[in-house]
Amino acid sequence: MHRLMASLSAPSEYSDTERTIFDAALQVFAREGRTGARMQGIADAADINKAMLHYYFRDKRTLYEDVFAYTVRQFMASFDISLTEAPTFAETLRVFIDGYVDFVRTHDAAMRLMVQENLAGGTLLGEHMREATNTDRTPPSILVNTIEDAVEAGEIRPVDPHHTVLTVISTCLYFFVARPTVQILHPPAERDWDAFVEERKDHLFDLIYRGLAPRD
Amino acid sequence: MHRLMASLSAPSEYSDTERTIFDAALQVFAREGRTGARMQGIADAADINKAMLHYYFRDKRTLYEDVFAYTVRQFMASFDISLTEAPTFAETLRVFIDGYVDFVRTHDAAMRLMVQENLAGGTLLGEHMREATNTDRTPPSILVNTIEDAVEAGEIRPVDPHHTVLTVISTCLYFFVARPTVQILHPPAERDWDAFVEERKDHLFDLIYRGLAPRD
DNA sequence: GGCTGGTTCAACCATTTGGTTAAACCATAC
DNA sequence: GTATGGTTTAACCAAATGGTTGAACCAGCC
Repeated sequence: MHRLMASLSAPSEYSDTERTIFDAALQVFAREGRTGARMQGIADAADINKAMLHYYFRDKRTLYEDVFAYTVRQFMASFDISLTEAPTFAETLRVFIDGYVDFVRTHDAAMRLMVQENLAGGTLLGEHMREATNTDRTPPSILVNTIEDAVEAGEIRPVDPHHTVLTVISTCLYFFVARPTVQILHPPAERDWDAFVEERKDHLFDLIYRGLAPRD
Repeated sequence: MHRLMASLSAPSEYSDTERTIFDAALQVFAREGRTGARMQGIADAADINKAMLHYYFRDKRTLYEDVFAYTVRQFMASFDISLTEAPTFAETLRVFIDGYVDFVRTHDAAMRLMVQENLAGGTLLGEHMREATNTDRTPPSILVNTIEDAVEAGEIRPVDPHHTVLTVISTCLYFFVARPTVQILHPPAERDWDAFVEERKDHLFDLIYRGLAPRD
């Protein structure tokens, strides 16, 4: 179904050393931020000499942009990956929520990078988004289409598909962003985060699907 | 209704100079991040000498913590402020969504600080959250109670109030976090953001209220 | 063996950055 | 007027940080 399971992190055309550096950089950038990250810290995380970073990736900016560009590609692909056409819209939605939540859970560092870049104003986002997007039609739009189709088929009431997609993404994503706050305010999420995530999938599907149901 | 309209930024016990510094620091920290922000940049934004920063706020860490502590207090208070008991749960929800979205819109810098601190691991969050919280019962819990009451009164179906509150917060907040992405992927939001925000209030209320409605 | 090319390393450099200091400024009180 | 105490400034400092360099290392190849 999901092809050969793309690497969780570094692009495949990299050598071992490059891959090690790339993975370390992703983690450090995600944790410390674009400016907070130190080249020495990345070198330590990759267990190599600091000069090696500059040998394989010209400078900090280049390293960051390579990491970020790959992250954007991963994120765009996540929509494709999570969306499987199922017989009913209900099933399609359920599978998407499960898939997308799992994607975010297993790509924590990538998610943090994306959010950070958004908070920073999104200048880099624009460039790399277009690059990762204009090959085929932009990934989120296939989700929009799915909802449009469901509306036309009468499976759900008429709703703005863009807002609906944004709502689904928000609810699947934000609780990972605010995980520390959630865990402070809701002890069960602190005691067993994975169980909380599973609960959340159920809750989200119930709420959103009923919210979209036709009639009233 | 909302008391005397608390200042949008600096605490009231500050002198003019302190207030100027505080406001500048909030903006710069929110834009550049905790580590990305430069003391010189804050001084420039406040149009004062760099040494003044250290005169009024001991060092960068102190300045940041003062700004952040105030931000946490503001955010906790935002729940109280946005929540007005109305005759029906539908009205209460509508008013809360409107109020909370408006709060986030008008407190952009504060929102960014909160999200950044969450992404950074939330160590500081824990301390300041407790401080801003343990005086009276924690603000989000009054929202949880509101939902519990509505369930008991049969106004909405039985749902987990914690997940429901988290869902409301997510949908009201996340589109501000991801604003650059949203604007790239959805041109109308780029052309007229304020109109998009208003649309979103309607969409969110419709979706969530129907999602919570009893029966099926 | 010795040449060649990519790779690895320790030491080094220039700049940036957070933070200090000592003197100057300026209002108010005496 | 001048002494006092908070305020403001320019110059300065030490540490941290991104980035460089020249030599050493180490395959494979003639």
